Amino acid sequence: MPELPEVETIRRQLEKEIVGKTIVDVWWDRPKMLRPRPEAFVNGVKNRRITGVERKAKLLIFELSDGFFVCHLRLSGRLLVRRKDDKPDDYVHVVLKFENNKELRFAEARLFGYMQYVESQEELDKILEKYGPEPLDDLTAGEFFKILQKTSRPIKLVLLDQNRIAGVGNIYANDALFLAKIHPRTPANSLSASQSSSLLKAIEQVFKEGLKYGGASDQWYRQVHGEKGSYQEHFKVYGQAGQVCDVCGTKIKRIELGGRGTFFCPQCQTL
DNA sequence: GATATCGCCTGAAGGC
DNA sequence: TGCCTTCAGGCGATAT
Repeated sequence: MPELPEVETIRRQLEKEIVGKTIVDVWWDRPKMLRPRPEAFVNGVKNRRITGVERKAKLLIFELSDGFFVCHLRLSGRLLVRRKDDKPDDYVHVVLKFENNKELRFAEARLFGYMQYVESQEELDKILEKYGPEPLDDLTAGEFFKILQKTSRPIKLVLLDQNRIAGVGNIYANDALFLAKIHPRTPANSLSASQSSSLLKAIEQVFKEGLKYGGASDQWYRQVHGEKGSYQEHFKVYGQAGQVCDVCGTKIKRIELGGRGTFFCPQCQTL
């Protein structure tokens, strides 16, 4: 699933591929994937030039010669840069067509992802204001500790809460908690300043690793030319239930937390 | 206000 | 082989 490193990998590739291109047509077959409505989306983006591709947390922001559109890949979204005559891709539900037969295909197997036309900077700011700070940005150890002090919810769920900290998803939350030797159920406000600081460093470390390997390709995530990332070959605990911990040799456990698969080493990460 | 739960949605995997 | 059930999960809406 695309988290901050995966979305940033896509953003960097898209920046090279589609900035300066004008959207000459839009094809779609799933109304729910185009917001606010398909007609408004098409009217908003058609004949507009893409002037930049930015990112906030897991949200891609496409700057247009007039207005914006944003794209959330949710669980299984892919953005593929292809030529019109390239072989079809599976699960494609939106295609932005450019001049010179180039196109951006939005493939989404589970239909959770969406593209949304955003008319003004004010409207965009409203969308972005709900996101908390990003760990890779300018979040200091002190600010991070303050955020964690505000709630007694399990730390793993706090990391996944985009309103508090933006960009962390299930994979990197599991691996960062392992590196910081913190049990996923630990109440956030019970962490010491030193543990909180270690956790922030661990998040930065797994994000940097994720970026270095071009993201983690589970079943769905692909880069813009269809290639897989390789961070999945470097998972520390995510998806590793039953495998032995690299540090102590204990078997990695899987529990459910907030309805999501949660992986940890019961020896290295005690409550 | 904070927290917990539900529903969206479909492909893949496993059981029979 | 084919059908059925279970699992995966980000996030907004709704309930507690």
